[in-house]
Amino acid sequence: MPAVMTELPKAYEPTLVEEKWQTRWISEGCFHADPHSDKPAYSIVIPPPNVTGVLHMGHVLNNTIQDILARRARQEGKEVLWLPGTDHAGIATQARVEKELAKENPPRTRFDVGREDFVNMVWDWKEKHGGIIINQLKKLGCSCDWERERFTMDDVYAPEVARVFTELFNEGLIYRGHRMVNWDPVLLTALSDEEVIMTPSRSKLYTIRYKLADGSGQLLVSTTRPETIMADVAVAVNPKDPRFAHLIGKTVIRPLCEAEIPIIADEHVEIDFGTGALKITPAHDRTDFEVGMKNHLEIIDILTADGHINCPGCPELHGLDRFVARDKSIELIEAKGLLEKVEDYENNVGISQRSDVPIEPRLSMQWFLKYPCVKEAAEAVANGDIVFRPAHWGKTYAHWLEGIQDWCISRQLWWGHRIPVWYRKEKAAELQAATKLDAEDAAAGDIYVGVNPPSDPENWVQDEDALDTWFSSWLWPFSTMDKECLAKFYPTSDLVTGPDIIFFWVARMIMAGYRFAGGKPFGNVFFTSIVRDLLGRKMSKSLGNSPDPLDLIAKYGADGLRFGLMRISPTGTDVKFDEKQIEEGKNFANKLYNAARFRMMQGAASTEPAPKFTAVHIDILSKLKDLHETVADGLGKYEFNTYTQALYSFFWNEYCSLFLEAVKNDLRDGDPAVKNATLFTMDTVLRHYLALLAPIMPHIAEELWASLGFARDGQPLMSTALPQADALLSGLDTTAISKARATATALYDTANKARNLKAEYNLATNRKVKFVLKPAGVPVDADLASRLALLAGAQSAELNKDYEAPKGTPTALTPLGELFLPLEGLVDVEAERTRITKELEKMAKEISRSQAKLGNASFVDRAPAAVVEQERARLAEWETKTAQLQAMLSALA
RNA sequence: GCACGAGUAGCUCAGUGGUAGAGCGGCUGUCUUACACACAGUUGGUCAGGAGUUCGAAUCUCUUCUCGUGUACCA
Repeated sequence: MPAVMTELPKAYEPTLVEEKWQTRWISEGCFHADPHSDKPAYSIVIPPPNVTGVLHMGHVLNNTIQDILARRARQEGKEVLWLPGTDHAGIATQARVEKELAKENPPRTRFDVGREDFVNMVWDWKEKHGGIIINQLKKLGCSCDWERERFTMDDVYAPEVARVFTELFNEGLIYRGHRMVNWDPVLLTALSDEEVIMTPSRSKLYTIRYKLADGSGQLLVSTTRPETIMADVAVAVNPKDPRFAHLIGKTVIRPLCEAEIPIIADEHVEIDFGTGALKITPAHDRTDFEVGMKNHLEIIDILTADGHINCPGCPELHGLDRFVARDKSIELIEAKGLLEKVEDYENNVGISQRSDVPIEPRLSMQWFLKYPCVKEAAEAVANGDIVFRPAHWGKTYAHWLEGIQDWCISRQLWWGHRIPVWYRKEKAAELQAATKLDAEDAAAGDIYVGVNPPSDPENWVQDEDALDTWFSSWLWPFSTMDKECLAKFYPTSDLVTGPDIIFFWVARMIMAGYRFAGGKPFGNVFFTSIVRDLLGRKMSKSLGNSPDPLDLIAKYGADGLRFGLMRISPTGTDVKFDEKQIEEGKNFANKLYNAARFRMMQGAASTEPAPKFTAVHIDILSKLKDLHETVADGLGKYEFNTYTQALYSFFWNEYCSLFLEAVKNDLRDGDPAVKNATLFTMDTVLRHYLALLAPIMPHIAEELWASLGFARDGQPLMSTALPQADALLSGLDTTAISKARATATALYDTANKARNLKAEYNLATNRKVKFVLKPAGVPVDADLASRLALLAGAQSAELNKDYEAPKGTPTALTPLGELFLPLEGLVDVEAERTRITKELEKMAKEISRSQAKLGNASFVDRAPAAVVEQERARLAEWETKTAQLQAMLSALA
């Protein structure tokens, strides 16, 4: 027994192996992209994770896919750039540091610290803790060019953002305006429409009596927001509503903070909804604002920025939180006898994606962008210049572009790209109060917009706001690259990301690409599934259903995690994450390791004597050739689970369960020429297979590649080209190959039937029985017969064309002929009779089904001949089997 | 409301007109000298329901139901 065998542990231990290769790949520069290379380019930019982020399952899925694509492209001889980096994530990062401040004793806010110092604190935090996710990606094995790691606020990137802002401003696409925006009363900033999630909520619909000022009656008005009544400036009814026509022009008494307000007519009011009368509160509702503008109504704002009531005219409510005030206002109204009724009601409430609280529609001064290149962006996807996978996301994308609204890009934050706009000091107050500012106003020289501050900064004040994080991310595919890189690698080849950021990021990058980089930013977009728990819920920290990928890596290895996840990752629908599946990934790695270990125990292959290949050798090599094709095809179509499944079933089923089991005896004794063929075949399969596997399980593939001695001149598998499938079986014609495959298939099928026979008679797997085969059909030689015995766990499979079986000998019809299992009289006659009877019933059923089908004239006439032929063959088989069973039954009697 | 997905074995998923599949789980055996993270056998399905097209439907059409996602909104 060779020494290696005792040295190698029986189970694969991924941890050390994975670390070793990660270090080596990086130190040898395997991931580094050379923009001067002659090779064709392949590039991906990573969706930059938040700098505050920690790795979650979504990242694992996403980055595993990118790594597969990148590694495969390298094997195919491409120069690969996978560009990594992180996003400054304005709100999340600022909130993170503010949380630290709040924990201090005494607690502080960012306002206590001051803008400049606070921003420095965030930078410090970023330097200290910001790289976590990058290290986690390295642990997953991601083959990013780490020398090119970028950050959306680094020295090169930041000026690009300002440059883009300036350009768009000068073009008139960016303007500052006093408008209704989504206001987050906790984070104290405006948000874009995309950052607001409309959520069905259980609330109450209050119906309130508004008395007519002339005392002639009352008007019933329903609302879900009684706390804003003090800001009502009118009550509106539909002009076509006959019930209220006579009231238009009259006035009602506002029930809180009492005042006379008019009854107006506006078509916006639905006649059928509620009472048909709607309170108009322009300061606190988007559509009310529009109605107010149309009708020249006053705007009364009674909410503070942080969502408290600001209405000294109503001292009972003044200063209360908006939700406390809601209940309180109803109490007050009820006390006045003005409450008609309260109903349970379900409506949609806009929730801030970041702080998880209801947003407030709020009138404020913000910066907006009219999107550039909308038409180009829409056409690129519509005409297939950019390919979306799955394709149906194209519809969602197109729909969003059709109804696109101006993008609110200013945030009341300190962490981020500060808006590169300065106001002349003496005019600052006046300019800030203007209802609209744009390129035309800049012409007067009171506004300065530019990448660098004005040359006389003492005469200017800079805008206080920062830009939406996505206003920098949308430049990611090109602002991360220098000139050389752009020339070689832009546009990028693939983008892999979640569909949840199709508007936030993907759509905007496409527009930015056309506007600023001269063309599309990528050729393909692959939208991954969303990883959910087994109950179908999104993974989230609060639910505690989100496993830590690092724990999973520690438990199952990065390769196991990658493989397990890809194996259950369907295309186009969500993945339900099951840790059991990751365990399968680990088990598979163990299987690979042991198969390689088995090979290592056998010593080197030799060419003396010349290898003698049998059907099973040719069969597996031919299947290996097919695997090359399936892999290329699957990856070409971005069908990652096809790729993974093909790898899995080839190795476990075809190579281990069938081939290895059929050739084990070759390695022990017997014909040295056959032994050489077997060793050669094992080496060939392993060498090709490891290369095909490397994109998804890079560490173990690399490790086994090295320990099996496949590395030439110490070259890692990483920097080795994909072995050519054409070289396999090049000396054989297709007839010989298909003949060998048919023989091998017949052998394996026969082995199955032999094992079934044993199992039926309750003979243990390892019971060394003797089979007798009466050859027919596929030719059988002694070599094949001995492989059959080996596979069936038998002592022998005797070939005897004149065999006369004793009565009642169990038999099976196999592709190699009739197979007998002589039992030496150990059979239980009664049990055997029952078994055969059952079997006969099954046959009868099949036969009648088949006969009915063949008796159907339209089937025989109209179905393809091959199908009919197949059905006839089946029927013949059933009939033969029935005859045999009947013979056996009568033999028993 | 509209749009788009999905519904196949106990679980996770393949399967785009020709006898319903895999892995896991369950149950039986087996520590057979690569692997018990394994091996062998076996048990599981009116393919969500209904109608239609077809010689033939998980697959194509229509419809209903359930779940998910996006989007628009009426207080």
